[in-house]
Amino acid sequence: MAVPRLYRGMRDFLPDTMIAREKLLKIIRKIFRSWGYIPIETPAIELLETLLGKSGTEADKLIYRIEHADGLGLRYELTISLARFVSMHWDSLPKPFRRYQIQPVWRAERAQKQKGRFREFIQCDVDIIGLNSPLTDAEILAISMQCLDRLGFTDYKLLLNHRNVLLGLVKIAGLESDDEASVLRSIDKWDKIGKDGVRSELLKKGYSEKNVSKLIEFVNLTGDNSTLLAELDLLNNKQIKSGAKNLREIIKNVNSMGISPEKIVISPKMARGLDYYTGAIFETVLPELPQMGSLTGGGRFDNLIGIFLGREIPACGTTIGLDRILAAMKELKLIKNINTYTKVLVVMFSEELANKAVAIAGKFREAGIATELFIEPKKLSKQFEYANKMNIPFVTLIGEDEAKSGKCVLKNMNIGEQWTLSWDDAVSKVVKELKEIM
RNA sequence: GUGGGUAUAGCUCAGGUGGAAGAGCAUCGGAUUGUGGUUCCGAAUGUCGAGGGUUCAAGUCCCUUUACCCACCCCA
Repeated sequence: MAVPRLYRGMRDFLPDTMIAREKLLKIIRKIFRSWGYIPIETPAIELLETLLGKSGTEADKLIYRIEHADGLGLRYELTISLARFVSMHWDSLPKPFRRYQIQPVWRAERAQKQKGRFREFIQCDVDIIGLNSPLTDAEILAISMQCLDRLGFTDYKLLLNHRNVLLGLVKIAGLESDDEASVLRSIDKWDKIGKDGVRSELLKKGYSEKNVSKLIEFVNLTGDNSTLLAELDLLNNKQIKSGAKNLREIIKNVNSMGISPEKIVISPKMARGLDYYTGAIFETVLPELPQMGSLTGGGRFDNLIGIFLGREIPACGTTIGLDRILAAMKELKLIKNINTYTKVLVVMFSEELANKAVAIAGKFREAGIATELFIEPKKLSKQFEYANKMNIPFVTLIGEDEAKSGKCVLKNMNIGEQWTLSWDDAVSKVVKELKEIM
């Protein structure tokens, strides 16, 4: 006998989890569409040369390589595939191109599964290709926040920063080097390892005490968004100023889109790992669950598509991390436990009356009501118990009496009341009561 | 990959100093042969993660191994 096992980091989804997942997806997809985004899909398998495109060694370790002579791997995110896709289909795509893409990605995490970390998970990406106005970035931010709002999160923060601000700060601190990404990564850990942790890490990387202190001082600027931006301006560096100006405009635009920007926190410490970002960068986090990592993350990447197309196309987008959101919602108990879509259970009274049960089930379905037939003529208590356990709101039953009179019994399981009705009346009563519940 | 922790029933976990495997929940049956949630009664369930060692005796001590959890790294 084979022992049933799962490869670590992979998950089975039980029905109650899948129902919650589908519900989240529906909400997210609806929001994407409401902003005019249209769907695409790309294959799970890409050529390694595509996957390694720009990010090189960093991504290298995350890729599941497929043992195949053609040099293949599983995608570990969707953006690189988008860049390839846009380059190949540029002439047939609308401009600007607003696309959403909801698909799984795979990451060969060295670590085993941890809270909110998986080796296979779904990303919901929205990106706008071909525009560089700050309105574009603002739109992506607004969509991210709208998704979290509608999903029921109240205490998240959207951390916002700008590549130019970061790079400028690094430069005026005198830390310029060929590995600024490594400096940025150290800064990014601030919230986890603290100021002193960042300091010692940077010192270990060989930067001078004086410069490290200077950088930490810059990055540690605090205050509300407008004073922070003003302080950045005071540093009087062209690069930093341009970044700050961009951020100011983005926030203003988010506000005018009807999304309150109070959850936006400009954070000079937030860096993000992927090094293809060129402008604004952002991610959302939950202060209540600091170990969960970010729920969404994105930014502007104006020269990623260029590595495939040969000329630069501005682009901006974000990922909504469906699986991490689900994990966070479970942790915060924001998920209602639903284990079926069924609204009506049709009781099987006896073999002789099976045809009646089958027929009335069909009636309910015709009216668009999810209806389940019990099939086995078990004891009525068992059948009602099943409806109760599955949280099915209505049970209908046709016994000998009802069969004679051409009626049925309809029971509302939530309030415990039941009525003897004609079939049509039963159907319309369920329709009406379901509307009231929704 | 590195460091730490855990592994006992389907689930959550008890089982000082070694001495005949337990509880709660869930499951199944019944009280109630045309009606669920509460209650009451009853039943079934374990290679105590795997392999080896110490011992008269190991769930308990030692070694090895595997899986999971936490942290680092990186990220959604």
